[in-house]
Amino acid sequence: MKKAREASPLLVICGPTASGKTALAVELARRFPIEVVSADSRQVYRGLDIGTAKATAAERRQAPHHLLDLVDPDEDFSVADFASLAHGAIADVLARGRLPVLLGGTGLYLRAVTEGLVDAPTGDPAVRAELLEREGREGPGTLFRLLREVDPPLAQRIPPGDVTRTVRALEVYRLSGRRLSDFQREHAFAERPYSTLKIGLAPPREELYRRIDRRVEGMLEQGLPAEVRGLLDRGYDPECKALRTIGYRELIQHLRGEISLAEAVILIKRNSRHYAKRQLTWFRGDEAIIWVDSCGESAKLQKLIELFLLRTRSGYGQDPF
RNA sequence: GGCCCCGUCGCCAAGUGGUAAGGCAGAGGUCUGCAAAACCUCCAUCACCCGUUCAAAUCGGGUCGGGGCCU
Repeated sequence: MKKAREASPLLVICGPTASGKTALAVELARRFPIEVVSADSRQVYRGLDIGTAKATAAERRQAPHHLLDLVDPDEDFSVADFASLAHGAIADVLARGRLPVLLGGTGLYLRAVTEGLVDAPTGDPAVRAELLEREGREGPGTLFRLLREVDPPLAQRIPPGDVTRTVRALEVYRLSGRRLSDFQREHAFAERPYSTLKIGLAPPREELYRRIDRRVEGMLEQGLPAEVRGLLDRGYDPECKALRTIGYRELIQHLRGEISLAEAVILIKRNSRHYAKRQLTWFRGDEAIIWVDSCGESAKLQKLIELFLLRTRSGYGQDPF
């Protein structure tokens, strides 16, 4: 049983924002019986459609998508939630005799599914708030100093200014009595639940940036400002995580009258470029990724996927491919 | 033709004799439960030439470039 699960095939497609992932999925769906399991930390929010470039209804008809619209914008959602839902979705797709394609740009989400996650306690908003309050009260650096006492190995690996990670480490310690660095050492992303073929989509930088600009213009034409206004009208806190998404936070600034629409657009484009760059940095570190420029290389991809299917099928005769 | 002002990294910009702040853009990177987040690193000898000086982006002269005013 365990063995079969380990060998279950999973096609992974990653790439920076606007690199053409959805288009590629649709293209592949014409040749293979695939279903997409989205790995996107913003497309999980209901109501954030235009700004997160969710696959359209037409696209979803051609290639079924899972794990979109999971929670409301003000609900908590974490990598761990995502990973467990993803495993379920992947199992369902396999049970239907189809090939699951984990598709997305959120590096951590992808990794959590393909390599697992430490089994440290879930984040606790109350603990976080308390820690941050202390940092505010006793001054910057307080928490990091604490971390140096509690978990020296981790304190060595993260910069003193990284409050987010410092808080998480202290939170884990408080909740479990164990160091996060110990959890991590034991885990070391060593799980391999699937047999994967990883494809990375990366157009040349210049072209990618052009595509980003064009996509942002497109979002505006499709009515992103109205979508944002609608979310605010429904009472969502402009500070909530979902609304701090690129495209939303800038437009919120504009709606508040802090910046002009033109300025907002410039900011959205710029922040998207920065984001794309970070994604690229993340993916570059994964040696297993086979890189392609665009959908134009779908012939090459097709070959790769065929080989992949043959290989995984022969591993144990159960798969229906 | 005359007089005056200006010329610091792709952009904005500090620095007026002591050996080039900062911001933005750009590039590289980190990443184990907020990840479209958070964080880190890199990135100029000051238009050019001559001179004064122990020392010049800072002073003097000239050249080039930009702007203003006058005739």
